[in-house]
Amino acid sequence: METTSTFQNIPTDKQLRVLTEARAEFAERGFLGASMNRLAARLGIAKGSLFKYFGSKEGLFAKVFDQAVDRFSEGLRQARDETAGLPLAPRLERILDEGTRLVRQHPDIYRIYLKMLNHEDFPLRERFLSKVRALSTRFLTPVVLQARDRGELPPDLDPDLAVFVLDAVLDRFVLAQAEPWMAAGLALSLEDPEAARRTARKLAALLAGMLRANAPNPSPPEGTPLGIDPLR
Amino acid sequence: METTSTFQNIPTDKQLRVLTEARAEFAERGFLGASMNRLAARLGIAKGSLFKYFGSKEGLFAKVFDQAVDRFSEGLRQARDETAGLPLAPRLERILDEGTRLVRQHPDIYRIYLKMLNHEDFPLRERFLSKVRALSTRFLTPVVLQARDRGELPPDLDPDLAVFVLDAVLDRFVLAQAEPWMAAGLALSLEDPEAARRTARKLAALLAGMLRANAPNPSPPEGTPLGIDPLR
Amino acid sequence: METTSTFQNIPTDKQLRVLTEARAEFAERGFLGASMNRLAARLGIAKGSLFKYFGSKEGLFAKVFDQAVDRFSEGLRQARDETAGLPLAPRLERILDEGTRLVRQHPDIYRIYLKMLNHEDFPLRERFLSKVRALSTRFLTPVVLQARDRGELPPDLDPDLAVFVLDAVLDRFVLAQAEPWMAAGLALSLEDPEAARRTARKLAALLAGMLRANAPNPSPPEGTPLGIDPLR
Amino acid sequence: METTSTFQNIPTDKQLRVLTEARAEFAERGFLGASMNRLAARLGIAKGSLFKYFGSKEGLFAKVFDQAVDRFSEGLRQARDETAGLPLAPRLERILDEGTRLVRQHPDIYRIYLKMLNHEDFPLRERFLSKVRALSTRFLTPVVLQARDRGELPPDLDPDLAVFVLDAVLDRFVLAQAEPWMAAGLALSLEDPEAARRTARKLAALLAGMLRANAPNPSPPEGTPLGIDPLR
DNA sequence: AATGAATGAGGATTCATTCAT
DNA sequence: TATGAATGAATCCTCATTCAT
Repeated sequence: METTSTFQNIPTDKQLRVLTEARAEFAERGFLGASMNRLAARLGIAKGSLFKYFGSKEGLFAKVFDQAVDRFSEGLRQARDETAGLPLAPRLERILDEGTRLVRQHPDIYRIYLKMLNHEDFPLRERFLSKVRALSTRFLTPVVLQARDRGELPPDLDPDLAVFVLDAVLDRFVLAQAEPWMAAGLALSLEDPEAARRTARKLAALLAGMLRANAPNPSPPEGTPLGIDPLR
Repeated sequence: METTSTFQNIPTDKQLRVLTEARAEFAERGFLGASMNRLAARLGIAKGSLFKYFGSKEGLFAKVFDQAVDRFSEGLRQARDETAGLPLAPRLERILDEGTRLVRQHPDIYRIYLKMLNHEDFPLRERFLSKVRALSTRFLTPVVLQARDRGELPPDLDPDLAVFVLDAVLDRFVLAQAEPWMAAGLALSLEDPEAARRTARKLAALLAGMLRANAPNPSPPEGTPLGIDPLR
Repeated sequence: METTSTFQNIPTDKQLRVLTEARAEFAERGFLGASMNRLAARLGIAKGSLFKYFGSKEGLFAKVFDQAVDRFSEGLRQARDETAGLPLAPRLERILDEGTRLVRQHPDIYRIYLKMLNHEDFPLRERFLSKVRALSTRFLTPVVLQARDRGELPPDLDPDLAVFVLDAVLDRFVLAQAEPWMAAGLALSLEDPEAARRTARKLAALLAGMLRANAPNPSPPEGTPLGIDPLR
Repeated sequence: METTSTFQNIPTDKQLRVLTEARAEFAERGFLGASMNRLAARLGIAKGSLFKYFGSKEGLFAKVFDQAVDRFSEGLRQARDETAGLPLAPRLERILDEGTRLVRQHPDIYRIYLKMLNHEDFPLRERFLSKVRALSTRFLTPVVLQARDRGELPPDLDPDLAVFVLDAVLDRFVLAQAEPWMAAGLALSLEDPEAARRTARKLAALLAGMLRANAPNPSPPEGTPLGIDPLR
């Protein structure tokens, strides 16, 4: 199931080609739809070699998926760290932009990530999902905590709740660019990066405002006139 | 592609069994992974009958999927309409609760939706997904507009943006119950309905607050002194 | 295998519809390609009825084929008998024209006749082929014999040989109109009846001349200049 | 559709066996009737291998058919070229004899041709049949033209008409040996080669005479007095 | 180490036919 | 008599995987 040393020993550029082509095959067809036969033909190498390298279809997918998660988490972590000192809104905006950039630069990787999410009968699922979870939780939690510590957010805000919301919206924002039918009425398309940036800006402001406004008492008195909203 | 009259003519309880078992097969394996052979065996009927009933694997899936969408949309629409007069927060809470109820009552249906969402390049993907999206958008848009008209939300709030965020969070909230690894740090599990209800309450308040707090100018001047923030 | 009395008892126009549609199905798809399921659907009657009427697919085909042969032989026999007193060339021309007319009027029938010819593993083959053979041999032999008796053809002409050649060319002439790729360089198309008639005229003259010229000594001395051909 | 290199790489005798057995399967059952499953069983190899070799049933058929056409056209071309200097009658006789020889030597090939001719609406029908027709036309046209140029035939003879007749009779002559019920009253059977040769001799003389006798004016005046016909 | 021929289970689908209603 | 639901064998074809070379 694991990548064998045989694969490590072949020339680096061939390794790269194999993984790139495999990623494309999985991205285009999904795990079940992908075919080792077709992949071997794409690559012009022997079918046997693929099994020598990765043991099985699953083994190959594992390798491809690991790489995909690594590449995405790296980009996002960098965006987070570069904005460590900024207020929440610009940070979120930068993170959304980075999501845009990643999905544009590595569309195959993102599609594989998506396919993986709900692939229930996959043997290595546990391992993969823990990776994904860690990515999203460990990545956003510091952003929220730092904002709270800096006084930008109410101290009684539940950080888990905030991370949950941010994660959901961030995920959907990226997804909506890869899958236009997800964009609902928003201007989000791979063809118009500028529109995506404007939407990211508005979204970041909205999210930051939401968290800042979060009140400890869940449901405020009805009819409170907006003008004298105590939160403003 | 369409359900034939043959299927309409068989006993209702047999119709039910066929659709239930088919839903389970698709939920467990996804579209590509599902097998008409296996399904026929599960049902103890001839393979040919399935094709008589539904024409093709796609035809069967279409039937199952349409039913699923109907069942979910019905529940959500009801939740929305029953709360037509209430303020935003309790409405959202009720909608989140309804999502919880639906995913618990029809886990297979939700699993099929998930499979479709990210998973496979099956033939009718586009048609089905746009159906789901339209459902969700048409469903949430009135909620936002009514809240705005009632003065609960700022008049310059972009409704599409608000719907986008609500949809993303609602989706994730339901997903997190079907897939506990998605819950991040939140208390959300199919085993503890009470916890889910508490989380729904907090989440609804957070979202309502977000929309209320939304400012017309997307990104406020960076230097906004936090000092005069009443929340401090 | 035989048409049952059940079929004889249904309304005549329904009988007609069933046989017409069946003929079309067999003509379009061939025996193996034809589908009883599809035919029943075309007719809008129950599958079971077809089997009640004809016992089996083969039984239905037998019925259709018998009808086809009857209709063709009837037309040709009539053409022959109407021209009983004429010289050979006009008789052949009239027969060729009748072939043209038949294949234009009943294209399905002709296509079925063709399909039947080489359908080796058909159980009723013997019976069918004897019908076809009888048709062609019994039909043309009198034409040749009468021409010989009337002194139009050399008395030592082998009638079987003459019938063989006439049958081959007549068959091909009709076939070439049903299947244009068979026409080689000749002007023969279903769209242009006049061209077919001209070709028939030339062909009839050629054939009549051939038979008239037939010499008892098979291979004439080489180089014999045509001008002093002893046969003229 | 094309034969893959996989097939080229297996031992020659296995290649031969596969093609021979495939030819027999198609000859016995026709294109639709032939079964890849049955063929694999006949050969004692895996089903998958056949598809590796030829891609599809059509691909296999194309290979078998191309081989068949090649083998037949080669023999006929040789017969034609060997008799380039001879008068028409002996040339035709030699060609008829070669037809006899080919159908005896490769009965399966001829049976496949027959199946294709009239039988089925299989996918590549048009392509294959036009190939066969072109072969036959291109093959006979030079024979006719050379005879005309050598003064053996009237210069105003329509070559297309002559080729049409020759082709029809040649075809039927060969067919009559493969399918005795087609022989009408002629002595033509696979069991008695000598009888076939005698018939070929008579037929060749008849055909040569036909062409020689062909008059420029298609239909001679009906009243032509038979009394001065030297043949009487 | 790499190859690629061989495998045979399994895929979706169509079919002629039967028989209870 | 007519129906049409049920059957399950057979169709072509693809697949991941193995293993002798």
